[in-house]
Amino acid sequence: MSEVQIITEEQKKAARYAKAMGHPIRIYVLNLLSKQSCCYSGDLTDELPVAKSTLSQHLKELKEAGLIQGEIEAPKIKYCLNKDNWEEAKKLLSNMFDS
Amino acid sequence: MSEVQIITEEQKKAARYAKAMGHPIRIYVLNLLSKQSCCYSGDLTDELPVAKSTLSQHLKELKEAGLIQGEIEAPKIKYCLNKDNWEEAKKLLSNMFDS
DNA sequence: ATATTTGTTCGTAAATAAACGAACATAATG
DNA sequence: CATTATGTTCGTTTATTTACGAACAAATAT
Repeated sequence: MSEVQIITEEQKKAARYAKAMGHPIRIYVLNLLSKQSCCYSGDLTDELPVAKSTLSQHLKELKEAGLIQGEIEAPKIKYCLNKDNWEEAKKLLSNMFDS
Repeated sequence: MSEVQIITEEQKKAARYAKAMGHPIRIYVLNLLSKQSCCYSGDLTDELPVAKSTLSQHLKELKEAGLIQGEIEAPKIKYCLNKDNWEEAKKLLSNMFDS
């Protein structure tokens, strides 16, 4: 049962986060949330040139990657960063670049 | 001809780099190159559990994203980071995380 | 009770990504 | 010149991503 792990779990995680960040709209959202603590997806729908269903999918991906979290504030949904995972992503991706 | 640019060029670039980093194999390669200045793709083929054609495609993607560059050292090919773009990626992605 | 607001989910289509082996190219070696 | 070593490209298959509108769900407002 001994498996030589060439690619580490950390590298897989880093790739997972990077992948979630690999679209302009998702970068935009993360960028916003890193500056302003939270936002409503309705605001994003107004600003961004995509259908609300498309935006919803992008937000879902960010959620599934663990980078953001949504909180119901009926009838709206308030989104903010998932701080723990955001920190982890920062650490993992920053590590890529130093040295 | 005036276009309101919601998503900036910088955000597009950041997404482009992140996307290129969005696969474990590509993270592995970048990780290696950030530590050891260069490598030969043959070495990677030996280490990594993918067909050489698959690896070749991943390297091509990293090249097309501008993150690495290859130099012929016949009959091998030596790969290293594209330092300028690597710095740019570092800057753009780091910016995401600070503040 | 109906209508409105706000998002998600579904169904679909088109594009891109991921992987493999076979075939090909190129240059060094025998 | 034939062989070997090293990678890329091609053709193919399968899976994932991206995008849209329509339909649906849930809660608030009229």
